[in-house]
Amino acid sequence: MKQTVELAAHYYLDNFLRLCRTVDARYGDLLTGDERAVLECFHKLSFDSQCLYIRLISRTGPWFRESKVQYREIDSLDTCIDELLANNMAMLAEGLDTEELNSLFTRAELQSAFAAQLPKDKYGSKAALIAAIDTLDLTSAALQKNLGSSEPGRILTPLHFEFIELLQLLFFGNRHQSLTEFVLEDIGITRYFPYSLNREERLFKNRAAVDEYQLCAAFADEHYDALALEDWDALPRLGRRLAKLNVQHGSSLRRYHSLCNRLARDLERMEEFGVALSLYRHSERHPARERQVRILEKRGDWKKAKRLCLQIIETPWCEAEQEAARRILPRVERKLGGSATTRRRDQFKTCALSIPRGDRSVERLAAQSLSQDWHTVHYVENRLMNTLFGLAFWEEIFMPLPGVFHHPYQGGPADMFEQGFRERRAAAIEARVNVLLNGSLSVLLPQAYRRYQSNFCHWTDWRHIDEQLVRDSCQLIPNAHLVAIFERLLFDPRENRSGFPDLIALGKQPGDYRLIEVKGPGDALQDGQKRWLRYFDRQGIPAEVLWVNWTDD
DNA sequence: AGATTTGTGG
DNA sequence: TTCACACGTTCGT
DNA sequence: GAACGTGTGTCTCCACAAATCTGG
Ligand SMILES: [Mn+2]
Ligand SMILES: [Mn+2]
Repeated sequence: MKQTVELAAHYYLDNFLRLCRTVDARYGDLLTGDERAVLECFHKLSFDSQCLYIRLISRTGPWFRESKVQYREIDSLDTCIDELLANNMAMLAEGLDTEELNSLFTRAELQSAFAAQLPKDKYGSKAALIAAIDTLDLTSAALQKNLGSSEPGRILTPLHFEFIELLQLLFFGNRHQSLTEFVLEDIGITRYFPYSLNREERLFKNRAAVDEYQLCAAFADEHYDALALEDWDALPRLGRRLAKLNVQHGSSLRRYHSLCNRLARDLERMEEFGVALSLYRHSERHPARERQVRILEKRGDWKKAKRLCLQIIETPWCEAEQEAARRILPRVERKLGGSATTRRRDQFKTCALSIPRGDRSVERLAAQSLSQDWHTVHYVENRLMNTLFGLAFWEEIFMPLPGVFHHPYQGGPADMFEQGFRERRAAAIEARVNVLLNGSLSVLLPQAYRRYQSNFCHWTDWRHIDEQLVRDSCQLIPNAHLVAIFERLLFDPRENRSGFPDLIALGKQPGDYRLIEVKGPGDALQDGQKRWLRYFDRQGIPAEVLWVNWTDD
């Protein structure tokens, strides 16, 4: 992409200093004495050394070769490294293990460094060469010494990496955003809606909340690493430790519950049902209770399974959960000697289509075939309705309620997908729904499209949904239908943002449209798709399932 | 040698 | 370092 | 039909270079 904005040569340091100022103002009181000392030490460094430190911190290390560290804006690298070392902001390597060798040196360098011990041209890949070096069983000092001729400079790592991570965590409130957000916005790659920040309410109430978040994050990393290494034995142990945690701060509960669910699911596959159950019991996030029922059923614990089913049906966390319980309950009751209950089957409007196989997806082939009967057919899945929803409720989504906007780089409020999103904005949403019902969506939504275009929002997809499609959809879909769809999205934004049909077919007159879910041979409706189809049925929204088979079979 | 993956920086 | 979807297999009714 | 596992495209950017892999 062509560069349109000129950034200062040390833009990254400016960004980091901005982050520091913000965090210090908001959370300065939560930092420990040691952490404040590191910050102070950093600020006392020379300008160029500060630049170097931030450059290193933002690259993938942890180790760096001096010869691979070169920046136009940093004059005397040698002096800067000395300064970092002297101030305990970096340290030199004293020996390297084979894995570190792997990421520091090229295959060719390693080959020639170990030419004396290992035959040349014998290893088909770098991984094989590394494995061979590992079997030499050299000390880490010896390993580093061997590479001395490949690297004339020093090998160093920046220190206090965890503290820098802490600063970013305090700024963003999560681990997946970082300093790159700043530059992406600065050069115009991403744009965020200028909602007003309400910094009265802090995400982390106290230091304990921060520590708890980081503890959960460490567990998540352990889980991830164990899966990557296929270290199955580690999972039950990890599960038992995780179940002992007493997580209580709102800022980490959601992540804790998700982690419990993910790990417990893995433990189920290993038939570690006891640990899995205890993790699910700690989780307040779907599908924790559903999974508990399934484990109880698998164990033949019919009575407990039935009791939990009834509890779910009575007070469900979401529709999917209630549906699962209704599906399982008759099975369990039959085992308990109960009566056979018949469940009514879904009767969706269906349609069949025979077309030849092609080089594109079944959805695109079906769309092409249908375009003979319709003015236009679009393959949109969730994108269209989600975009329309975002446009319709933009101002309500970005309402500056306390504690929902922590920094300027959010695509929606913190509680967007939490229970109570609608309740907390009840009056505003109510008023907006009335405006939409009584106004013309085909005017309002294209207007909104132009006004908010390219601002990042969890709902809108500016790339795939253009203004014309928004206009056409709103002209052909009756207001009442769209508002009915919006109501359901408002009811449970998390659960209902998916499951929309693949295609929308548009005619030429208002009301002349259809939502079409394409199903190829062997495919079946998913639960979320069924829920939307049932709702469309109740609301009189035209939708159908198109079963495709290949003519050449 | 060409294709693919990874790291980097703005 | 996910999420939503399609696709393939197995099992029980 | 129900439940489960797995593969795929896509992640809030894109250009460029270096390193590595691949297959002949
Ligand atoms: Mn689909
Ligand atoms: Mn489909």
